Amino acid sequence: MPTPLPRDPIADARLNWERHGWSDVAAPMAAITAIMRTQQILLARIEGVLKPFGLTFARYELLALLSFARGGALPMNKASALLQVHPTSVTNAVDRLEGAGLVLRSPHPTDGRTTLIELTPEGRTLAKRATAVLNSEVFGQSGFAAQDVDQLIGILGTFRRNAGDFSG
Amino acid sequence: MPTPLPRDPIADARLNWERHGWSDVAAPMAAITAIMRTQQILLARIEGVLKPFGLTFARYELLALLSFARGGALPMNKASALLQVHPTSVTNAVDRLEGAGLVLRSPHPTDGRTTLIELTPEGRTLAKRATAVLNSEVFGQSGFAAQDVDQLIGILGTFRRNAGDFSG
DNA sequence: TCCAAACCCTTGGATGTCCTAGTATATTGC
DNA sequence: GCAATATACTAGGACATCCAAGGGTTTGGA
Repeated sequence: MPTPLPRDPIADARLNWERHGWSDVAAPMAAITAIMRTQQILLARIEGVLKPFGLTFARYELLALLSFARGGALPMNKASALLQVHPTSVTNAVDRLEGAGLVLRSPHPTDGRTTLIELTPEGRTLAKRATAVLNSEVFGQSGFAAQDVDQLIGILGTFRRNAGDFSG
Repeated sequence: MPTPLPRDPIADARLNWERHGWSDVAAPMAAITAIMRTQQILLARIEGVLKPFGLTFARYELLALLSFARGGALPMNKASALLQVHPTSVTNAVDRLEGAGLVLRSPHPTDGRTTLIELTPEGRTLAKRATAVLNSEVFGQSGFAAQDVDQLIGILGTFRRNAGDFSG
């Protein structure tokens, strides 16, 4: 990692906002920018852990989702909805996972439009191993205090509900 | 936007983690996944606002950074460090902004290795206009309660400092 | 019954990010 | 002064994401 900056660039941006008369939105700007940067840091950690497995985060998420599905299979559109990514992103991920022998496509028994993604035994094993390392190397050392974790889950959960992610 | 899911997929993932005996890391897993998803939602809102200006978030960030710099110019490496992105990402952004006439490259007066990025008058004007809309459409309607904004800034600020982003 | 609308997936194109490697310029050490 | 090292930027490649468009399948109303 590069040398830390002497000053927090997001705090500086907030000061710049205030200096330009945008004090009313300076704080949310800083919070949103911090979310962007935090996501970048976390994604880099996750991808670093997954790289030895030949996985990216997008592919891992799909494998993990399938491993929790009954029968280890899901329709493409269902996966797209649950992962909340564009259908073409799922197509892309399945192409690569299929090439690696971790999943396979099979036709839906009753709906000819639908394609099922099915976990292979290799895919299931790899998902398990990758999850174990992610748990110990990333989630188990997140750098968030326990009460901060709860705060984040609450704040971001409310935000996601209001954004229309889910209604429950 | 698609129909909201009946259940929160991240809460479900957390339950799956707990069912598989990973209760000790289920909460941080949920928090990290929520940050990923929140970033995705916010980025989509920002890019939607910037699209009419012909800007992406990456290009806007660079324009905004330059607009706060003295003289409206910065070395490429400085911009890379402050935006905390890879130098090649800055090269990419500058290529496109230069093509749009919003910035221009000029040689550093004393260091022949360094290239300065300079804001053009058009770039400065566009940055101002885009910021005004971002402020009113995104930052001013973030969907976060005021006290949650403060919580986020604190929690994520600590995280970023511990991650080595800055030392101040 | 039959056709239009809705739905599902894939292809192709644009963008952004990172990594590796390569070129050019500065700085440091002998 | 010159060679070795460090720094700055760019080129090319791999991935992921989205959007727009296209072709196949189902469904539902006329």
